[in-house]
Amino acid sequence: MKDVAKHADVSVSTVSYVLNNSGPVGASRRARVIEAVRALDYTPNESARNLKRRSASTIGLVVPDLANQFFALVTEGVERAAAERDVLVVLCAPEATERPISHHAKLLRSQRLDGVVYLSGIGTSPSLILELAQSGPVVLVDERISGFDLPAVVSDGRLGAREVASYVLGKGHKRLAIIGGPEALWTAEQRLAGYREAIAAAGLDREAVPELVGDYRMESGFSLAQQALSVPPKQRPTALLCANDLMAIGALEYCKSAGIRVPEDVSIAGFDDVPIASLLTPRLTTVSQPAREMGYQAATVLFEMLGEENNQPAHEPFPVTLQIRDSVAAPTSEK
Amino acid sequence: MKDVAKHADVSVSTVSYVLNNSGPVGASRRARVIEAVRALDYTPNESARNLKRRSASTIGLVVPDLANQFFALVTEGVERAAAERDVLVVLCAPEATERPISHHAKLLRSQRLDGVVYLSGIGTSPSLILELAQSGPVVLVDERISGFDLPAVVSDGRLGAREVASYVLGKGHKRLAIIGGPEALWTAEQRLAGYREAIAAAGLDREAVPELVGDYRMESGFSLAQQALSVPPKQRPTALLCANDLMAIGALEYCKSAGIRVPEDVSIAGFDDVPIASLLTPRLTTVSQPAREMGYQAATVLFEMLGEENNQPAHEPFPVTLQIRDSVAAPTSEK
DNA sequence: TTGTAAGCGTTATCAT
DNA sequence: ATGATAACGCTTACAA
Repeated sequence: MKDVAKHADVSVSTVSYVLNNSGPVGASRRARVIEAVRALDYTPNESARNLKRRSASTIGLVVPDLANQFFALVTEGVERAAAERDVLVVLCAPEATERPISHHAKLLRSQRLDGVVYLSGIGTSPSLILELAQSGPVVLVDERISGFDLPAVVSDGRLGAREVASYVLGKGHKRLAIIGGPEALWTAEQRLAGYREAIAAAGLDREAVPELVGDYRMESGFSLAQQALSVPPKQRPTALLCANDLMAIGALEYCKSAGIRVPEDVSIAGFDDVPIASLLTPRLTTVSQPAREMGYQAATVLFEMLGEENNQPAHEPFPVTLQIRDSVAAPTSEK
Repeated sequence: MKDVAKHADVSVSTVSYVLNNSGPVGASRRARVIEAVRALDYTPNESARNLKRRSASTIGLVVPDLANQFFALVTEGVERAAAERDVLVVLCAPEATERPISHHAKLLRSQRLDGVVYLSGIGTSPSLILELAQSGPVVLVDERISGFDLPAVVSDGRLGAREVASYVLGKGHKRLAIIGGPEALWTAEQRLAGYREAIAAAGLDREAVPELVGDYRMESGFSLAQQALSVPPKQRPTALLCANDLMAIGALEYCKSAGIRVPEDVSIAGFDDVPIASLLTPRLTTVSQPAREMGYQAATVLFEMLGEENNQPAHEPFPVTLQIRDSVAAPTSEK
């Protein structure tokens, strides 16, 4: 920068002024500066800027599992919002790196990160998240900590769950089983609540619907489906409501391996509408959430927090859409 | 930091010494310093460090499409290698952000990034990549620029392609079609070369095997499969060699939509072994690459470049593994 | 062994 | 409208 100043025969402050439009500069001098910048192929040193401005123009994105396409889509949304503001996004994959959340807290305090978008996904202990939130601005995606009201971007999972469940029930199923998500997770609770509402509305006895607790991973879908379906035929559920697509896929895999036909013998519904849901055989009936938009929104909320000291705008839950496909059919009226 | 020094009643340099083990410090003073650090909950300001050290402890990862699980896995590998060195990984998704590569070049020069791992995937013009490489250390993954010998981490795609093609030919297929990748891409060339070798080895006429050019995306797999199969039955290929899984999936989708049975009517083979390959019906025969390891290795190579000024170690191509599954069978000897 | 002080490249305050 | 100059928080000769 000194070089630029010299080359343009002005002072460094003038250079700074034109670079940031932060001060009045005479036309001729301004021209000389931009000319010098070009001539020397000058690029401002961002480290120095960051030091001065006490901000890194960088946010963190904590994502449990990139191979989960739902997360990948959210990530794209975050990326886009950040790019619009010339902010960098650093990936934090606790799963892959085996780092505790406290590490991210440290990143926040050390100014390497201005804020964090947190995709808990599979469930982190609330206290850890609170620790993180103490260290700097945090926005949760598709998650909420009961009791504390951290900024969060969510979709209307309860409604979505009610809708799929109603749809399934509308097909005439009388014996269902629910393969739910981890107990501590807000989304899991919401979806479970939605299922229950629909079941109650259909006049079914809630006691008659087993509620299994999974962990949102394929394997648990597999083993819980096995568990749910390993009962005498007359009690066997004719439909499985899975709280996310991964578990639904696991359930599907189990059925394949056990020779149980879907949807003829048992219907399966998922949640999330990951890109592969429609590529499976049968195509998975599920509920889609606007993943990219949610990521975009989350980042936007974060930037609002970073910008103004003020508001923490309440955002509506995002709408969800029932995706009716082949994995759900009417129960075959055997016996 | 000044506060810490005061609290411990030492000078700032002493604090710095203990924080970095960069100087000899007496036991008692050292103890006082770490005590003070704890007491004040001090976290070093990384921006200042970066300014001083002229490095950002941050690398960039350019990835065209996160929803592609192969890339997601590579990303996990990169993350892990970086985390081991306390280096941050910033995500650059040109697709999502619509930013030209020159932008990444600027990031390199402005010290926001120390280096870049580049996953071209779908193909970037070589000249742009070279521009990037001029601005700082770059490691390519699964890609190579012909003529220039940039550091790159690759797998033995040619071998893999030969193996899968041999396997298919071994099943007795006489009429094949190749759905290849973008012409400029090194991986696409390699795989094509491998296919050709196997075809020649089987004594088939190369002219008799149509080589279609796709773009590695599902849609092109769909439409090229349509094109390849829309010929009189006696000339119709009985097997499709797809240069990646996404196109294979597209081909599969086309067959489903057209009522063509796989593998009974036509066999399909892919490349990459993305996680969903084994979840499809039929399960996709494909070639797996150690994606996570490749990412890890790429980051490692980059760090070597950053560390020592010296070597640019030649790395062996990673091994590939043929995954035999259901989507390939012997041709039905109709007619 | 420990402290002093000179930068690192910017921005911003203040005279001019 | 412009230019010195003092921070920003840290590292590192160099001096003591």
